[in-house]
Amino acid sequence: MPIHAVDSDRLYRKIARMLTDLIAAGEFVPGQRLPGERELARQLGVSRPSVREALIALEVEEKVEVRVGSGVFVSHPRALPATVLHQGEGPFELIRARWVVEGETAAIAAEESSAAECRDMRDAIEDLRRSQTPKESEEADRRLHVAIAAATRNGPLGELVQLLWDQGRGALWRQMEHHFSTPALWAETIEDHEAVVAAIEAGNAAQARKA
Amino acid sequence: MPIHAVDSDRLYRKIARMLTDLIAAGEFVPGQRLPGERELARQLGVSRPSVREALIALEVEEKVEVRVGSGVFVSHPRALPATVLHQGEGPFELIRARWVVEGETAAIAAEESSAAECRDMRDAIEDLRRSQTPKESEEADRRLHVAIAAATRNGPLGELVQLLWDQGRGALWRQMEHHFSTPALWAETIEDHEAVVAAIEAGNAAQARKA
DNA sequence: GGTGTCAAGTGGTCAGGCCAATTCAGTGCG
DNA sequence: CGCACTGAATTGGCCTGACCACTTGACACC
Repeated sequence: MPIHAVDSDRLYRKIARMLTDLIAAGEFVPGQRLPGERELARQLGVSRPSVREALIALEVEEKVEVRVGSGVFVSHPRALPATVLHQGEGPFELIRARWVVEGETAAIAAEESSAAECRDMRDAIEDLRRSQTPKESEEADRRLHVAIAAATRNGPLGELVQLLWDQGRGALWRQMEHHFSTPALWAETIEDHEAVVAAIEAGNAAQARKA
Repeated sequence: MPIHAVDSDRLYRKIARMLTDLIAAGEFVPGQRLPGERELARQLGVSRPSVREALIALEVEEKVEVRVGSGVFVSHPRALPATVLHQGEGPFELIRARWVVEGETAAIAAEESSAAECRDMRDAIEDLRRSQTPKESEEADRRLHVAIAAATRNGPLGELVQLLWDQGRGALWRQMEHHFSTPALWAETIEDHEAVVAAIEAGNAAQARKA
């Protein structure tokens, strides 16, 4: 005789679920701005703090993006969960792991890639070079790596690269980025990326792995 | 890309980060109760709503558990999710992905492994050879791969191998296993595994990768 | 036409309050 | 003595109302 599943769910969860349903149903599309916190609170008959809590929950789940002074927007869906692996003893192990996987990925890509896929890589590099804000360059960088992974024609492998890419991004990582983001290093990074793409285009697997 | 001087991080993120750091540092152990919302707000010099938002963020990340009327408690860390990657076009892509990652893993293990870790691998192989039921051999096989990954001294890489190992296991996979599990093939598999371990023990990275 | 300015709108944060659930010490009963 | 009950203290859940900082876009100005 199970006690009636009372309404023990907290309010913010209900609101969050309703909003995710609305998004999933296409009521709000990615990139669209949804009603303001005050308006949502009014429509749902709840207080603004509750709406805020729901939005924060959705933000943590990367389902929406909150821009101060502007509004909250539906994020563009990202296939994989943001955080899965533990952080180990700092970001270095993660970097090493990425190095291993992406080296091999580049080698396979060199053998499998088509012209269209190489064009995607080139586009990403162009965007990377043109990027002005950290957000832009990060996005372009990610696109490059995903493009390379896509060229392997191996779904799981591509997702793996995305997964590793989206890991870190923690406090230590940000801090490191601060220290290491000098113009010279950035230029070098872009050079390296270009070398990889060039090797892939040439079909030189060994070279691609090394780069 | 210089400009991020300003401190645009929202308050709840700072609080959440501080709490996760405290938990990671062992200041709070799993199962332990944290100070109440009011107390936290007082100690941190912020308002209670901000603390609440931080706690909700942590709750969504499953780092803490909130029990009404009782308090908020540090969660017991959860295992890796069982299923993350999509299956692609059948198990073959997955196998290829594993092949890539584990080859490189074995190579690193060859350079890094200690005697104790080699002993773990040997034990796993022994169990594998002695195993009678499919369940036993699967378990031993998994232990072998995890032991190899552990020898890389790279936390994320080890978790990656486990993640890939625990993927498939779907209907197609089982069916394949049926077709391919002849005594001869099994013996060959064990031989291969032994060759890998032997190469790792010998510190021969190239040989380990190939095997 | 380009540019600086300002007001409206939006999220961020705070203070203080009341309610409901939980806990536990204290009490009364068997 | 042991057990169930009770009620106050504590804790999280939710609300109201307010003020601040930022973004944006219209509008006057050069």
